[in-house]
Amino acid sequence: MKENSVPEATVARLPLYLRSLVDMTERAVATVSSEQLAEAAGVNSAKVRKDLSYLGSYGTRGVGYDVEYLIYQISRELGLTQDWNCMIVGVGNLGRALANYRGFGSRGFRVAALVDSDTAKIGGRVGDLEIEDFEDLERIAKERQVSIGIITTPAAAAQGAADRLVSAGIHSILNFAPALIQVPDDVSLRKVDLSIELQILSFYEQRKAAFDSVRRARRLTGSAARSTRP
Amino acid sequence: MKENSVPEATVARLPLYLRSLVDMTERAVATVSSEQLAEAAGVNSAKVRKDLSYLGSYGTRGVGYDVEYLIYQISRELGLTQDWNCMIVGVGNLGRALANYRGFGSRGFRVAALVDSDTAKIGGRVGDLEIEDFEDLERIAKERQVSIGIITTPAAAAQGAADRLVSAGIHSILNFAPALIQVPDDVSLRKVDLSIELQILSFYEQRKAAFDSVRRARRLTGSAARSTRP
DNA sequence: ATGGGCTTGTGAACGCATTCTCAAACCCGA
DNA sequence: TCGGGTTTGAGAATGCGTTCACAAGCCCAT
Repeated sequence: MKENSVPEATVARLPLYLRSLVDMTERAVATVSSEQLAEAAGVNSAKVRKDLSYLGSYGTRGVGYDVEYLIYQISRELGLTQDWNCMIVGVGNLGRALANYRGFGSRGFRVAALVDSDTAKIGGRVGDLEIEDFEDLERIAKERQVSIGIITTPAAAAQGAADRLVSAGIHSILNFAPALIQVPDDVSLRKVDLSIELQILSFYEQRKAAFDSVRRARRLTGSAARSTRP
Repeated sequence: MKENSVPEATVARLPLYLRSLVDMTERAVATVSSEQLAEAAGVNSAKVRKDLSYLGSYGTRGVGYDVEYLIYQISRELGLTQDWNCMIVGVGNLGRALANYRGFGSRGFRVAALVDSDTAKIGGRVGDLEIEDFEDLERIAKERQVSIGIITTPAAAAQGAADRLVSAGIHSILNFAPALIQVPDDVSLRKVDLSIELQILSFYEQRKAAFDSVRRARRLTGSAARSTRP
């Protein structure tokens, strides 16, 4: 029943549930139904129940789920009962912003290293971290037990950064550079791409604009248009 | 055949194709097959053909697609033949990084305004833009014809920011704040959530670690384990 | 002009994820 | 202890997206 293979789509929602549940403990809520959790996380209740059922049977029929216990189970499933060290590769605007991001550590993630290949930047500081040489990436990753690499380089440098992270034994990478990068099968790669998100919004925005202009045209020629369909 | 409704999944991939195609023109490639484009975009060729077929029949059998023409068609479909003005709400580390982001404008997006509710920040500059008062959001949005709102506030302020953007007549929002926000049905909302991405990576990272330790254990107790199954 | 070699476009099959539905299980009050 | 009200957990149905497979169509060499 339990055991292997939580669907990807479910994994992607677990952090949402977790966040909602943490909010609830802060409001001293002890128990939550799938209906309530669904509302808080912005999904529907059947999905919540199915998702949680992949982790096990942690609810109580007629009652709901114990908030604390569910937080623990989801955290465990997501591997958040331990801390993870991250390395940021590429200290531009975005890399700097991420390095300063509070609430990064809130859920067990710690920026343990910043590297860049620009000699003008190496040796500089961001917060209480020093910017180190990209060439020392492997050594640094090993010393600090980095397990997650975050790429915030320009697009052209992204593949090189990924290659070095992989050769340093890292197999979880989050790529912010607007470029497709290739990694071996055993490496998890996720990407966040601002310009793609904007282009998707643009698509729907344009569609709305087109629809609106049709409506405007209809309103103007309303009677004529209607008269063509008696 | 053509007409309405390009599937969401396809819309999300069009920007990828577009990027690959633009790379190709820079390398003076005139024609591309679905196979080549698939390789460049990191998907498979059947998907490319199906996706492109939603836009129309722009390929030539036995030959492939004309790169320039395809760029034009995809750009048109995505609404990138016009410029879009964006407003960044919340000028913290991330907001500042986005405001400075070059290549933002590369594909027709322009940061037209920065607003924040912190009086200490208002009046300050980021690049050649002034930080303005959040309270003036509606007026600014109208004056500058902003159509996309980018929320980079703390989580607690995100819903308020969204509400104001909506009331300013904006119906495309990109949310970077780690919070669920509610918008009316006619508003497109996309979210980018760093901590969720990290938690997803953590899940798979943990799974790998668990698997590795099983392998290690097997190696140690290999013969004994095997002997239990004769 | 014809045939061979490619590549597109698309119907059909498949698979994964979501949603529906309801029996099983729990709590609580009488 | 029993019955009513509530909620989970999971089988079944549905829907969406991906992949397969191949006919249709194009180019080029002969």
